[in-house]
Parts: sequence; structure tokens; C-alpha cells
Amino acid sequence: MIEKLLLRLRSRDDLSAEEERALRSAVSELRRVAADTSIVQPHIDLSASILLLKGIVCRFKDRPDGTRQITHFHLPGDFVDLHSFTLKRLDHHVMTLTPCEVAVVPHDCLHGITENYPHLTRLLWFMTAVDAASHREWELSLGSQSAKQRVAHLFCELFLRLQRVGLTDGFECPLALSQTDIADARGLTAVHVNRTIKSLREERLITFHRGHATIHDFERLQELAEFDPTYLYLGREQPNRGRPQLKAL
Amino acid sequence: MIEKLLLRLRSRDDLSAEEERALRSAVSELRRVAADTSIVQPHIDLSASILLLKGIVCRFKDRPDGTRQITHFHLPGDFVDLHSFTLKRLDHHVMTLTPCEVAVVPHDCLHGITENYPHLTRLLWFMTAVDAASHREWELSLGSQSAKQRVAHLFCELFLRLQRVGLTDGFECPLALSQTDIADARGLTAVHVNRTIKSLREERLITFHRGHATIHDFERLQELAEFDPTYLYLGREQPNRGRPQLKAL
DNA sequence: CGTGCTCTTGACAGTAGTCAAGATGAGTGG
DNA sequence: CCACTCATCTTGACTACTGTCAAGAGCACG
Repeated sequence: MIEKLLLRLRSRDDLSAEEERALRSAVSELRRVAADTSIVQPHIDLSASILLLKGIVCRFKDRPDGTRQITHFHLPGDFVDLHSFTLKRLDHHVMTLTPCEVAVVPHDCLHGITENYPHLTRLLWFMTAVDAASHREWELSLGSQSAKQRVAHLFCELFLRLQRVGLTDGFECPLALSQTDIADARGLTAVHVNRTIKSLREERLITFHRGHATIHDFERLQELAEFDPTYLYLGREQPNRGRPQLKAL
Repeated sequence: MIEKLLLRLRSRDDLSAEEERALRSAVSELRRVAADTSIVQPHIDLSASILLLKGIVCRFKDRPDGTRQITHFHLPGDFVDLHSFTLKRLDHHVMTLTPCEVAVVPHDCLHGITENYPHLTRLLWFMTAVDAASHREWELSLGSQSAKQRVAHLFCELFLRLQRVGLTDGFECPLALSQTDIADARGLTAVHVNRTIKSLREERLITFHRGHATIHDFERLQELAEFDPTYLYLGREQPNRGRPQLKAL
């Protein structure tokens, strides 16, 4: 049920049986939600956070002219608005892009975890820090990459994140996003995303068709996108990669 | 010394005397750092976080072609790399843009806080969540605003954040950024930032000259930038702003 | 009083946006 | 089983915002 979340937490650090129990018992409810349904509105007091079990969810910010900027895509195992536990109100919307299954975790339960399970608290804090790292990487992409690089970068990220939770099959994966979704996330128009994907296909890098993506050459795609997965914090920290330890500031 | 940080934390929630003591004693060292000096490198194990007392610091990510994307500016009172406590290694650089004073807070002390002060832990977690909110807002700006809006937006943000820690004088504030810094943060070229600032000056919105900014018409600037300060989480939460309470998911 | 940043301005180029029309395909109902 | 409808995708022609390249001005610093 919350196995994909546990998978993600354990890929960072060990979880005790008691911590696992605390997490499991924090789920108050399961819900199915239709596609294109808003699940969190901005500026409203929240009393629970949402854990995504199945489907794709996005966070987005509205603009006065009616357009939107998607700031993050969430995949199964993501604690979609864990940050609402400390923020209490969000500055953005959260909405499903496909039919979804979610678990509801009341803030009271998270409060209890912070009171009694400091190690688990640090792990959850870590999860929100990784979210922030993702936002930074998107800032990099939006601020300094070409359209082709931005789109390629997104496919690299989503592929690895899907792989992490066991949702890929070789270099293929289900990915029920529209070209408009990609445009809204990458700061491009749907028309230009279409041209860009066509060009990536012609270069035999990816195929993206009817909610299904195939990566034909991950290495070249990664190179084109200048993609470095460090920011995803996959796997455990290893002892310092051989770089000289900086005199700790 | 760490008064500006306390000011920021207290503007969110009360701090007990004991919590204040815990924070004060977490500072192991004070440092002066020259301008344009790297204080945190990516991919390296970190054992302390940096609190900014004076000056301006930026976070940035490198690109293979040597350009950089600034993802955040830090002002006095900011806990610059508090997120390194949970991440252990960063995916980006941190560097001073002006001469700075910083306080060093060992991760061991932060660990102690998470073990013994859950309320203070939640407040610190909140601070990193606000950082993430800022990243989201920058994604919005980078992804969907015109050059003029992006620059105006940055001035709105920095002005309010400086005001919060008492560093403004009416609508004037010291702001020792170069146009190149602004360009690297806003995904523009320095040449275009220059033209943009000229245009903002001609419209009598702002003057920016020799490290000093003056906002001539904050309201119109805000309107132009589509700037909504919600994401800065200034001040305490108030009971729900009169909007209808959503049936809690 | 040079030296070297940063800022400023101009001319030109190119990436991505806009507008418009048509194609494709999933879902619906007769 | 076959229209019909509506989303999404696709392509073309044109536009424009922002980048590139280049030269010169202003100012801080030694």
C-alpha cells in the first residue's frame, strides 16, 4: 500500500519496524481520484498531507492570464504535499493528471511522528529537501536550456524516477502526460513541444506516443540534456566519491 | 548575532527561552568571508550548515559551458544551507556575492535539536519549506514571464525580504548585485537585463545603481510582475482569510 | 593616471511564440 | 458497426522577444 514510499525511504536509510509501523498507522484513509481533479487548493488551511500511490499528479501555479506553470510532477511513492505539514497553507495547486489512488495522512499524525520519532522525522525532512533540489534543477533547465534540452531533461528525470519505484520495463515506461502538460512544465508552448518531440524522435532518442515513452538511447539523451541525476538523491550516500574533503567550513 | 534568524523564526511562531538557548549554543564559530568566495561546493560531505549574518550569498548550479544558473539569493537571517543537514551533500554551489559574515552550525548540533526539540525542529523544517516555495516561484517566473516581469519580480521579492529583516529605509535598500548576477538568476543575458532595467527606470518603477535600489512605485511594480508575496510566508498564519474551508481531503 | 570591471548602446540573428488549418484517434450513441 | 464529437496532435507561415557580437563609456582601485 505505502510500499513505494517505504522503498524510497529505505533507499536512503534503514527504517526500524517501529518507524514503519508509525508510518503505516499514519494513513487515515485511501481514496481514488479521477483524472484532472484538483486535490489541494492554495491559500487554504490544510490538515492532512497526500501520499500518491498510483497515477500522476502535478503541482502548478496559476497566472493571471489563465496559463499555468507546472512546478513538479509526482509519481507513485511521492509524498505530494508533505511540505504542507509545516507550511499549513500552500502557494500552489495540486491536481491529478491521470486517475489516481492516494493515501491521506493527517497532520496530527505527522506531528506525533516529529514528537516521537526524530530519525523518521529527519527522513521525511530529507524527502522535502529532495523535492526542493528538484525545483532547483528545474530552475536551471527553465533558465538556461534550449527547448530541446528542457524536454530531454524532463524525460531523463521521469524515466529514472519511474525506474526507482519499479514502473519501467527496460527503457519503456507508461507516461500519461499530454504535450500540453509538458509545455506547461517546461515553459514552452504545446506547438513547440510537439516540434521538439518530433525532432527528438527523428534523432532516435525517444518515442513518446499515447501515454507511453520509450528511451532509445539514454546516454545520448542524457548528454544532450546535460542531465546529472545527483539532484534526485537516488540511493544511499557513499563515502565521498574520492573528491578531496573540504576543510569543513 | 543570530538575532535576524530569531526574528524570522518568531515571525512564524513563538520560541521558548530554552529553544532560543539551544539555537544560540548551536553556533560553533563566526566567520568573515570575502566577496566572490565559494563557501559550499557540491558533491562533498558536509558536517555543518551556514547561517548568513551579513551580506548577500547565492546558490548556483554550473553548466558544462561555464555559465551558471543562480537558483536563490540569500539575505541576512537566512539559514543558507540548512537543507544540507538532511541531504549531507549538495547538488549546487554556495558563494558570497559581497563581503559576508556567517555563523557555522555543526550538523551534530542540529541533530541534537531534532532529538530534543521537536517544535524547534518543525520551525527549521518550515524554513526549508519556504526556501522550496521560493524555488517554485522562480520556476514560475523563469518558465512563463517576460524579461521585464522577471526582473521586476526579483526586485519585489528582494525588497520585501530585506524589509522583513530591517534592511530597508522606506523604499530604498542596499542591494549589491551586479546586472550579471541578476541575469544569471533570471535566465537572461546581462545585456538584456541592462535594457530591461533601463526600461523599468524610464517607467519610473525602480532605480538600480551602484548597489543601491529604489522602488518608486511598489504597487505598479508588483502589478507588472504579477507578484503575490504569499510564497514568502511572511508573518504568522491567520485564521483562513475568509475563504471557504475546503472539506479536508 | 592607467587597468579592468561593469554598464550602456547599436545592429543583426535566431529560437520559440502566435495564429490557423487540418489530421488522428478515443469515446459515445444510434 | 458506424457515424459523430472533441481532445490532442501535427504542420506551415509569419512574428517578435531575447541573444549575440561589438564597441565605447563610466568608475573603482591600485
